[in-house]
Amino acid sequence: MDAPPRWLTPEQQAAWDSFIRMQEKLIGRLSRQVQADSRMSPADYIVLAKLTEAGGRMRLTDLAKLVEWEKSRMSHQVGRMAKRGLVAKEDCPDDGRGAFIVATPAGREAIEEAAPVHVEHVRRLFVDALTPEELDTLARISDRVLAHMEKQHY
Amino acid sequence: MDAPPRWLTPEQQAAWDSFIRMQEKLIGRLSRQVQADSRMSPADYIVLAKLTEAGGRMRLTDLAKLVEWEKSRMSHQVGRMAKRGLVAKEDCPDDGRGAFIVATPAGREAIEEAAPVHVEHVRRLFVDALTPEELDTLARISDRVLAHMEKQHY
DNA sequence: CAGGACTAGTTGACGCGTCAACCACCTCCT
DNA sequence: AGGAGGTGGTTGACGCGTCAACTAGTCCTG
Repeated sequence: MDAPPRWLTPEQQAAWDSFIRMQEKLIGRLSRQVQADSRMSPADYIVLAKLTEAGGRMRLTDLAKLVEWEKSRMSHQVGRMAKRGLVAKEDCPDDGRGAFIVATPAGREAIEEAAPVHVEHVRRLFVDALTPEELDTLARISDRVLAHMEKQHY
Repeated sequence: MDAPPRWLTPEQQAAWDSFIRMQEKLIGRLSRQVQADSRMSPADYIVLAKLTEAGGRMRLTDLAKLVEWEKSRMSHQVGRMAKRGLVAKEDCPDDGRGAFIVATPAGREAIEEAAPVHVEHVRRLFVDALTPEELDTLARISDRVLAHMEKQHY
């Protein structure tokens, strides 16, 4: 151990910096603007979107798997959303532990109102910045990084 | 108003999804692994890195500008770091409101220990996934998105 | 059918980020 | 000098994410 620390080359460093800066600014702006325009956080948005897309009624764990979140995170999120009336929890008759998460009418309304706003922001901040080729290239690169990470168990 | 919601094309949607998934997984893993290996959060890391890089003593606002954070965020962060002994606050003689943020010896030690760990994770999760050309392409794309966002005031 | 292993979901503590309100001090203008 | 307005920094409330510990119900196996 105590191997020589292998620093990044200037090009690698610069690429990492650019990526991080971009990603932070992009996500930050998108979050704030969606929140400001629709009274929904990005977390609310994705949960409600996936939930309604799947019929509006799902077990918590399934929902968590669908959006690739830990169940604890989903539980907290659903708790907050329930408090705001976007979803409701129902007991599961088949499994005494289980909980169904159900999109309320208010929740359905909220997502339908938020979706176009969300798309518009994504377009304006991100899609419009790039040519179709660049967009495609970025997708391929993203998939490569994803695949590379998925090979690592930890 | 009530313009037709212009949805994304399937390619655009797919590109956005890939990017989002990648970015979330990457940042998530990096945060957790850096935190686990070095007892420092990414926020601690960047603040301490920039601070020591600049001599280890800086006004809060300048530090905030350096890392492109709001002063409130920096104030909270510095408060937490001070509680853990990584930095200290000193009054500024020239300006009664001012505060100097100073890296403590413990802080310097922490960053020196964390830096190689951090680099190693960045390399393993990200740099190693891509060829130098891809890395370069990604950097260019990131810069384009950044530049595009910077043209928008809001 | 008893017990252990496993799974569903919750909870609490903590760090982090944002927003808005808020002092305290400084500057500048008259 | 005095007051308006700007700046440096803090604070508190809230939403979010993680981790670890926990409850309670289910399943499996002897």
